[in-house]
Amino acid sequence: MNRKTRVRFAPSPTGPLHIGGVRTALYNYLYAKKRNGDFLLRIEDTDSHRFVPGAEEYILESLKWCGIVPDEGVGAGGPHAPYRQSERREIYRKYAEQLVASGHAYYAFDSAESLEAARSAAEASGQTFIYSSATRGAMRNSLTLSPEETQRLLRETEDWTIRFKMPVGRIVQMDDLIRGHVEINSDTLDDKVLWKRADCLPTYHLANIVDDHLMEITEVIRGEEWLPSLPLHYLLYEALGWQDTMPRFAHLPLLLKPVGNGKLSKRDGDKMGFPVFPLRWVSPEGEVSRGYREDGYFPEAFVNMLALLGWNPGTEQELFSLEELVQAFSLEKVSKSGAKFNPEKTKWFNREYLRKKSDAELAAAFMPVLEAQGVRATEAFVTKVVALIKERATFVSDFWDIAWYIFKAPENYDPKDAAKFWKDENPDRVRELAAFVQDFDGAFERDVIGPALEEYIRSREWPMGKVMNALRLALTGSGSGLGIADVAALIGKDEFLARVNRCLG
RNA sequence: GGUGGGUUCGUAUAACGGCUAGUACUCAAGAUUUUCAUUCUUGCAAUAGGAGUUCGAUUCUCCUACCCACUACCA
Repeated sequence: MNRKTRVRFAPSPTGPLHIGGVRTALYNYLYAKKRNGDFLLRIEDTDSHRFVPGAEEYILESLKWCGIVPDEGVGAGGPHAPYRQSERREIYRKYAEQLVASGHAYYAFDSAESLEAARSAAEASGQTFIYSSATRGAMRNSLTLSPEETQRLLRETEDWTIRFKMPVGRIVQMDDLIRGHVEINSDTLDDKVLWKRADCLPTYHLANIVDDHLMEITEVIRGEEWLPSLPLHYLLYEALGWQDTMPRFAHLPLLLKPVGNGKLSKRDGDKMGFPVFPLRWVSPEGEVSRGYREDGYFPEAFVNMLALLGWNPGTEQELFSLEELVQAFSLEKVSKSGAKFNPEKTKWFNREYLRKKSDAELAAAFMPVLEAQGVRATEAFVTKVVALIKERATFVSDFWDIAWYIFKAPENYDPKDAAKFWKDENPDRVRELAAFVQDFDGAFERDVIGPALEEYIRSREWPMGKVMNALRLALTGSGSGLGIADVAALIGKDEFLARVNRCLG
């Protein structure tokens, strides 16, 4: 039977979506679209204590910014609604009870204190306590208590749980789309809590299996941190009798910090000056984290960068639109090892995308910046400026620093450059050049005034570089920047003369 | 500690068991340019270590080392 491809991204609304999460969503999306399947968004809010207000909206907005649009799920609706796990409470309880009835799970009444005690006791003798076939016989649960006592506790207390009864001595055989065959002895696994009476919610493990089954998910593509719980999930599908339609699994490599070891964290970004979140985030406590969007990255560049972190197309192509990524993507090309995040390469991507944008589009983005600087300029003029500076920039926000002197006269002159160029006969030469320009009656255009200036300098046998730089200093306040012909054409004859005279005077 | 996963230039990665281990970013040098930037050219730089299988190993097997994840009534 050939099922329609259906994958999901299932984040937990415990804070802003990290770029690792965005990549997971992206790979799911690419996989689904490549196979003409569905991409669903499910919110896994089964931990009432870690819920963070605004996180869900943040997730939705982030995906939207990236162009990763869910076909179904929170924000999109669909035939399997609701897609928020906190709204699916009744569904999970039924399956949890079913597992107890079939002998695959049991009730556990151990208090947090007794579990803590068991852990520290084990620790004292250099061991680690795990709630498993080896220890469950010594704990308070429906396996050790009389049926009457169990029933009484079920009725009269409210902090019990349902735990999975991990089978003894099973070698669980698993297949991962990225890692291949993996096997593990069930004796090393613990009896995970599946359902919590205290808040009438399942834990991740149960909710995940039940929803993936009900929502007819065909492939589960998630982070590598889930690989250790894969055997539990296999066993859960089996216990529920769903092994025939069990999804296939793919565990993605982790995103690592740029230097040193370990998982990429928000601290790394703060420390090294790059965002680890797609969008700016202000926590409920008021703590601000920067985002790629607000830092001036184009979503296409951000997505392109993320796609190539842990996956490669098998060709040397590096620039991909989302549509091209869909066509090129395959899980076979996803690497197994963690990828260290590289902020420099991200900038390179943005530079490439900035160059690909039309001058008009970039000019439109630059207009508000000019306005904020108190500059009045027509969009047509700004478009001409942008055409000259876009290959010198990484972000639109670089434009002002690169070309501010096109829009307003310099108020002071770089001392170092002045010392270097504004000396000897140069001021006199510039004065002579000003007189020449004053009398110049050709068009004040780049290809007219530029060659005219050069020709004059050559005819006087002055050193080209020195004189041009002295002129540049007068015009822009600095010894480096755009070509003099471009500057002259852009600011016009009057402004040209005004600036030079001001510098001379 | 236990279990699982991983390991190619600084980084991301390529190389059905077979050329001199390729590409991109970064960095350096040179060329071009009136400066800067761009562009172009060149360069630096890697198979963690050790056994084994093989005519031949980056690739397969084992051991060691290191890294990561998991080991919650968190996801």
